[in-house]
Amino acid sequence: MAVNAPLPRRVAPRPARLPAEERREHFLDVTAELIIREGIDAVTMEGVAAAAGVSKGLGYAYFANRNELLLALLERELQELDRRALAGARDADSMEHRIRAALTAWFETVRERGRLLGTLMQASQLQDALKERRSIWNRQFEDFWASLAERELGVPRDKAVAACAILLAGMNGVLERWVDCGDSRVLLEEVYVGLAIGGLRSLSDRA
Amino acid sequence: MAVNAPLPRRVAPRPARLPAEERREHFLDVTAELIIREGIDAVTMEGVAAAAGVSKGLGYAYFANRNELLLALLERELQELDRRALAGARDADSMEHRIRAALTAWFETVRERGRLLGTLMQASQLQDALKERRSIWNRQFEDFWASLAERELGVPRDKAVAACAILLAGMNGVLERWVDCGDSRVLLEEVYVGLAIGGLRSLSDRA
Amino acid sequence: MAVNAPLPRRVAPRPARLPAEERREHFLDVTAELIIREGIDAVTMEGVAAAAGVSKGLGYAYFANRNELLLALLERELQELDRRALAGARDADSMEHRIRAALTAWFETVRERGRLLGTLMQASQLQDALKERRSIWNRQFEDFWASLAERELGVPRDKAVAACAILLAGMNGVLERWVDCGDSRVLLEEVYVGLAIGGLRSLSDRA
Amino acid sequence: MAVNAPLPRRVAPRPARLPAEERREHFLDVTAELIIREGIDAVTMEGVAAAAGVSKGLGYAYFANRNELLLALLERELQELDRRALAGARDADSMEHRIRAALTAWFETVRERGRLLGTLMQASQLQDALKERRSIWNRQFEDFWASLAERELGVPRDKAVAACAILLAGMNGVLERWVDCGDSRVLLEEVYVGLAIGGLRSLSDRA
DNA sequence: AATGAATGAGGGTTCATTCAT
DNA sequence: CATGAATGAACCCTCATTCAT
Repeated sequence: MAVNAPLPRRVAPRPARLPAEERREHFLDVTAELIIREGIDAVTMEGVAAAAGVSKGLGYAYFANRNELLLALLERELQELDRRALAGARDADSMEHRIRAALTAWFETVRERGRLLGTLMQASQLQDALKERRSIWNRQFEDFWASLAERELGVPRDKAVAACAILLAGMNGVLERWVDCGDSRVLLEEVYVGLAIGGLRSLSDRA
Repeated sequence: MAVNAPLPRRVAPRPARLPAEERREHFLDVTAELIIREGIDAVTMEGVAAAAGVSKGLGYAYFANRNELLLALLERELQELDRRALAGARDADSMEHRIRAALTAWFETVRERGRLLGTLMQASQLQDALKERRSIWNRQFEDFWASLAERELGVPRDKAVAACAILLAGMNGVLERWVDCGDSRVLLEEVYVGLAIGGLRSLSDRA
Repeated sequence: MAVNAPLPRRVAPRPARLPAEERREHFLDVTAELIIREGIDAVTMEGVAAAAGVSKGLGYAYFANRNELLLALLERELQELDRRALAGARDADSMEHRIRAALTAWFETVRERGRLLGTLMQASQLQDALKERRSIWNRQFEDFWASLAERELGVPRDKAVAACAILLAGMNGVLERWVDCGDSRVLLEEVYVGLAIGGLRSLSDRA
Repeated sequence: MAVNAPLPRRVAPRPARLPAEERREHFLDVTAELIIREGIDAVTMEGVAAAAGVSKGLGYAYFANRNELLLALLERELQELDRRALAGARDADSMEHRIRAALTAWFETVRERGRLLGTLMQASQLQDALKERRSIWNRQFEDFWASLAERELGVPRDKAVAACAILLAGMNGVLERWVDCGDSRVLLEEVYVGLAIGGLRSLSDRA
């Protein structure tokens, strides 16, 4: 799948004058890298600048403050994840295949970015703007999948939304078993899809 | 259930000179309150002392540092949750009732403590001791429920463990829908139990 | 020599009610022990109390403050050193023997107490009272030995005083070579006495 | 001697925004001043910043912590002393003249810097890196002068080393008599040189 | 577009010292 | 004679942020 074209890792410092948009992207790359390698606490404006090979103050030319930087990164990563998940889901022809495709997109993202998104989504220190953005994405996610569940499996709307919220949160469990406990991806995919399909079916109105 | 007798919470500044054990509890109470109201980042030794109405240094007489404080709190809360959940699960006679009982204990805990436990269990940027404690609890949880799922529903061990991890993480979805979106507790309980039972059944070996 | 009767080391905690004088001495013992083992920074009122096996505040019943405690200890140790050195010097019959006797007393003291006295004499953090006490002792020392040098070797008073100050300070060099570099005591004694006698002689008026 | 060209000292608060190297030097100057006036315990990162007329945190841009600051200062002062002492000793043609030259360099240094070096070299409660640096310098000093004593006066190596250690430590006695008791520089020089030469001679193998 | 010196708030930690019991 | 809870000053250190160049 073209969906999974890997992003370049291990971002190199890029001093020298750069066009604005490029510099901005570079900052985001460096920040992502930093979060993946050392966690979100390592993201200090100075640390990012150093890793980017530029001077301390430059970050503020592109991001109003640290939160904006993290927010911009979250935005970019969420969009990328959406792009992949939707691309995968679009081509699938059944609920199960859609879930599987989304899961695949998500596994690939984690494989490339590690806990990046998970870390950003859970970060407590991020202020309201970020929490809200996160919320919105969650609601959209729930909405999208709930509609599918409703249409394809006959799960009543309200239940479907709640179930999707639970399954979305459940992804963290998958991540933990995968990354921390070394469970196999195949097993986890199997279980997650089984849980989702089996669970949603049992919530269905249909006979 | 006597299980749910609410704990007394007193977080207002207390008069000076408490016996050690009481002061320690008071610190934990204040910390819990702080987490609930302002999030885990608001937990600083200084902030806690201020909220407790005592001087900056006193906290160090009871907890070596912020991490020990959080660890002590996590410990206390987990024990309380375990106590309740196990008490409830003991009397139940089917998998569904067990899950329902545990869920009830957990709803009650959340009703009293709000996001406290959720916050503690999800927070990134905690130090190793805390993460480990959290991990241990997760593994125990998974182990306990996986055994049940295996015995009662015939889910193969490895799948059961992964499923429980997913369902455990899924609790955060419930929490979010309950607290942030105002979904009804009855609906959420219904959906969670349905998802769990239906999902686990579909992972079962039995016909 | 009775001069060298060893003091008991490794002071035991002594809780329980103690007569004032005994408790005071015990505090000094514990403080000395602490300095020897962990350096003067380890002497905190709390640390001393803990090592003495009593409660935090008790020290203040015997010493007005931390400085008084250290001052009292210095006093006691200086007196003990004087007692030994003078006892040895009194029986000697020549300048060389006197120096040797004093040196022996000093070596013995160091062997028992390690850097205790050296540490106390050099401690910078001790306020004026202590510095003055130290100064007085130094002046007395110089005076005593200068008189001897004057009488026995014919060194003019002013030169003798300066020379004794230099030789007194030089003891730190001996200590350092002994403790840090492992030079033999015999060698050091040899050299110190040679330096002192040879040096003083060359300052003498007598042909 | 050009050796003794006094270093410019400027410790008054400086206007903001210095080039890095200058600010660093300024910090060292201020620290030196502080040690001379109030002793080494007055050297806190905060205190130095205040005395330098800059903000609390700036020191950390130049020195990792208090110890690095003191280490850097010690380094600077030792190098300056070495430079002077060696320059003086190089031109001398006898042991006595060499000692006298080194002594002169040292007197000049003390005249300009007061107890600065003495304080740095004697202070207990310094951290390991500093103690080690001090030790190394002491060993080099002993080595250098012991070699001279061996070659020129025929003092056996081991004795020469010990004697030099004693004489080095003895410098503090000179310092004390000079600064605290007001002894004349001429007298002290006389006595020190006499003690050194006379003492070393008496340790010599030669007849 | 970029640098890098400087600020200052905020939080961590230790201890001498006080004092009610 | 003895306890031990509590205070508060003094340091330590990090970083987001500003701003002159």
